[in-house]
Amino acid sequence: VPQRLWCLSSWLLSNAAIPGSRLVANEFARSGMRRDQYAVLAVLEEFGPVSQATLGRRLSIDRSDIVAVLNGLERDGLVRRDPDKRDRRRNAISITRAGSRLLTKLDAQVIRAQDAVLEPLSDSERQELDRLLRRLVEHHRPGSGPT
Amino acid sequence: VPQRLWCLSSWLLSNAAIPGSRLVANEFARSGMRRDQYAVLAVLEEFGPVSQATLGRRLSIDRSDIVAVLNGLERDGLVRRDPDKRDRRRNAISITRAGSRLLTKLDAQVIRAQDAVLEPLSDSERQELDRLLRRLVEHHRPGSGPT
DNA sequence: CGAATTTCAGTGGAACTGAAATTT
DNA sequence: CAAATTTCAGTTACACTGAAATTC
Repeated sequence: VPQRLWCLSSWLLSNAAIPGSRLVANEFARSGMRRDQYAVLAVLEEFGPVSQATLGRRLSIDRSDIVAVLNGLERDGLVRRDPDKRDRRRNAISITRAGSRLLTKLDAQVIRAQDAVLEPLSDSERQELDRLLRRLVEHHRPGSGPT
Repeated sequence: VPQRLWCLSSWLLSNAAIPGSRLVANEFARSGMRRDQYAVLAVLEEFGPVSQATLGRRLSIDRSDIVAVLNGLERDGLVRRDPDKRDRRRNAISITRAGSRLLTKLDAQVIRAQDAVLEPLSDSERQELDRLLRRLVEHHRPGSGPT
């Protein structure tokens, strides 16, 4: 790796993210799932029924791609699309029992991948890394904190 | 952002990397360049003439894609392909004067993007972040340190 | 012969765009 | 009428595969 790239935080960030993405993707693949599907289930579990547009905004996923993801999840009975009575343009998307169960199962696999990613760091270093990364994410995507 | 994702380092890493990649890409676009082209020029400047396969290995770029990148750079007179006398399977790729000059100009733009990415962090925090990220990159890609 | 290098042709998934239909 | 939501059709950039030709 040339000095020029090795000194670039943006390069370091990308290259630190890649192995983690792969590990997580592999874990999900063992259950036939993908990251975006897991993310959608996570939003639905925590924030109750929401519209597709809100889903996309929360996860920075394009409106078109949300449609495709939901088609798959709906076909597998993991989410439901109901008409929103208060605004008939919207669908009220909610997670099903089966969706919640699968989400819980996926959590365990995610934790495993997580540990593999952070293996070279101590507990306090992991906390510090998380803190710094959250600051960056929040700064570049206002209103992206938890809850 | 749901708690589940917000607590995932791999998610944080990806999402912290994205705005940086965009900023850097935009800076490069102003000179009609892309990240991979900059990376190739950086390797050539620092490590002198190397084969295409070595280039690809250093940057984790596929053999096929290196061909395309070099075609563009060669057309613009930024790199040269010479036959390697010691191993006639290889091309000896080297950076030209024009390539070096452009690289220096790009460096300034990269620094600017870099500052925008790390804006919310203090100097010591930036150093700490770099240290942690390097540990992760090195661990997941053995032999990827500087020099 | 097996292995490495360069090259091309093509595949598959991911991010994104544009436009239509509906409703606010 | 302007704006928002869902949907579909299509495009573009990108990582990767497979195979051929050459050389070690």
